[in-house]
Amino acid sequence: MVQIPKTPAPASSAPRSVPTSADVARLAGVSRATVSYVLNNTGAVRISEPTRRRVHEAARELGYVPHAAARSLRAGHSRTVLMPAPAFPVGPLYSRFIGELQWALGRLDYTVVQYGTTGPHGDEAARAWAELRPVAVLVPGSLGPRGVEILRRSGARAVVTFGPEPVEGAHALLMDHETVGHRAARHLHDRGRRRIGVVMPEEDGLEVFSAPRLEGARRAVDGTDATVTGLPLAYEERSAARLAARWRSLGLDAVFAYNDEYAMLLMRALQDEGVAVPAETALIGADDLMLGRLLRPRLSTVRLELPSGRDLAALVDRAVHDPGATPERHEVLGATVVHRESS
Amino acid sequence: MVQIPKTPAPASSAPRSVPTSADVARLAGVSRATVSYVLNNTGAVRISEPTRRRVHEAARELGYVPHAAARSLRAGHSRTVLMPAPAFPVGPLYSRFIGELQWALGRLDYTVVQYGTTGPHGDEAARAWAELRPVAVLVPGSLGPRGVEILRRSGARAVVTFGPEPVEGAHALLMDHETVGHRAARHLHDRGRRRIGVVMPEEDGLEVFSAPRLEGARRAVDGTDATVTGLPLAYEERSAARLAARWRSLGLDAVFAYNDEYAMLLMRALQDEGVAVPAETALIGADDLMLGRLLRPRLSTVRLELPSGRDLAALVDRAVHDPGATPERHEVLGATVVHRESS
DNA sequence: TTGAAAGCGTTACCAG
DNA sequence: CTGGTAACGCTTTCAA
Repeated sequence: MVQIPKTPAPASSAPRSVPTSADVARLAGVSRATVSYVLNNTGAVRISEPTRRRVHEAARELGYVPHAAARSLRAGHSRTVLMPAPAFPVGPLYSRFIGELQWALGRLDYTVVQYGTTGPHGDEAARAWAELRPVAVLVPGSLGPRGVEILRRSGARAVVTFGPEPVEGAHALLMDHETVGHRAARHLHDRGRRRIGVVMPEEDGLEVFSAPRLEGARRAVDGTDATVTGLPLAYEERSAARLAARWRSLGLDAVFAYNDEYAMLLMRALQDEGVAVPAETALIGADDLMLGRLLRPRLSTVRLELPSGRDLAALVDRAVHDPGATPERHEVLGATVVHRESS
Repeated sequence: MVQIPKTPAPASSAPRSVPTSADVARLAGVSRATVSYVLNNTGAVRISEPTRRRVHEAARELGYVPHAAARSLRAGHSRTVLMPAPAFPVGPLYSRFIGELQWALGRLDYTVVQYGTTGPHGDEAARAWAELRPVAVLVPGSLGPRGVEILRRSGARAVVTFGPEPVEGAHALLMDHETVGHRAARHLHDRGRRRIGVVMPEEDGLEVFSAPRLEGARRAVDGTDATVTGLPLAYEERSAARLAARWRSLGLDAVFAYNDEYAMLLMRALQDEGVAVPAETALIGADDLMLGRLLRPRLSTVRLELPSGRDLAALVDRAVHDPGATPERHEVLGATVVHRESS
């Protein structure tokens, strides 16, 4: 573990106070109003060129930077889009989506702010977010209807949730993870498999996804002679080895491994145990990560597709312009089976 | 500049204006000051219990949430720690570090805000950050000295950079990636290898890390009879296949693959080409990801250790309390070789 | 073309 | 114990 030593605090030097628009005005020999006009390029008022120059000069010299809080206080609104950091461990897919979204919202002149979700959950968290008076809030995962109400009452013109369930009063980008499990199980069933295992990660924060996926798998084989069995698995070699050791006693001929990473973990363990993939047990993952293509046999997978950041940005912008509109519901999680060699 | 047309704002349902502390005061039949005292639990003043109740009641009824901007305007400072989103693609290591850091800063009562780094870079970006008047700024990657100056002038009591090079006026958590390459190359050299390749990812934003790693590898074999060769490689199977196809013509007997993911990519390609690992070519990655342990042969790697989020949070807190102190410099990137089977 | 002044929501100081 | 009042930095209306 890398240690950063703690040093004692010596006497601090007096910090030069931060320059305000009044300071700029003083230095330029004009009024604060003029400074504001010049720096914001206000169209309605025309300021003489020499004055403009003096103001810009003064601002540069002082290193003046406007105070966002003061500005939005006066304006009565901000262009801050707040997005709580997700509670679940994020993969490359989601990271890319977030990046795209931030970029797109930036183009629309919003300031995207990710709020570090440290302590409280539920309404408590919503209140903390509301203090920042964001114009819109994008919530990965879910949120109670009371949370939505708190945010709206505090001036948020759009609340968008991004999870499995719609919430009263908020726009919803629905990610139906049941479909993922459904697709996987149906694929395995189509390939002639009948006793299907579904990996359930033991890691925290993943039940939100794994439970619906299991449910979807169940639904897929409903009314057939096939069975679906949940298989708890921690993301460690030992856990996988234990599962593999009792594999034959489980009598499964296929497994949906939650995602590609768990699939890789399990595939190794099964192969080490002498279980042939796919001959003895078919295996399918999800996410279509690069690593699946690199395994031998190449891993079948369910490719997930998140909406484009641009589309979500557009939704936000629309909602901000028309806060009263009825909440939109969009099914956004594309799920398609990519058949390779492991199934 | 790309313009996305803004939809015209239709008549929105009249939004009930957001309640202020004045509204609470009115409803509770007290003054705004009293509301403030009650809601902030000010110790110096004691308010009668019935009054307290009335105030709380009124606040709850109105759904009152304090306005952070107004508060910090009045207070003259905030407890916002601003962290621009990193420009490079982040791995699980870094994500975990960020999460830890946010948690730790939360414990110290800071509000962590990740700023979506959309458009401008350099001083322009620093100005945008400065508008939020954060009490501290944590910059992943680098920043010009002028950027630091802008932030300090705008009241940031601590600026911490988190990258390969120290910046004048800012605290620095130095991540010396030369060491990573050095350790890897020395390990390979110790194992008797003499013609060492170093994978250079072609993906954007990674040169910051790959260049020093190559340099470190060079340094490690400096003055010996060994050679070091840079190997451009994109993170795609085809690119890896092309590299593998001309592998024997390169005459290398070892390769440091930048990280475990590139290592896995290259290992597959080499094996498909009939190149034995480690017999013909030794292979070592970096990051010590789970996937390395799952490969056959198991992947040797350079384990990286970032500082604990708690330590960095402590550094921030110290710096905030003592803005005048001379900037701290800490070497924080632990790099140790984990020898497995691929080398 | 420029300046004075009001007000956004809070809190701290000081009278009552 | 409680309540008026001023001030934080900025924008904008109105007046000169």
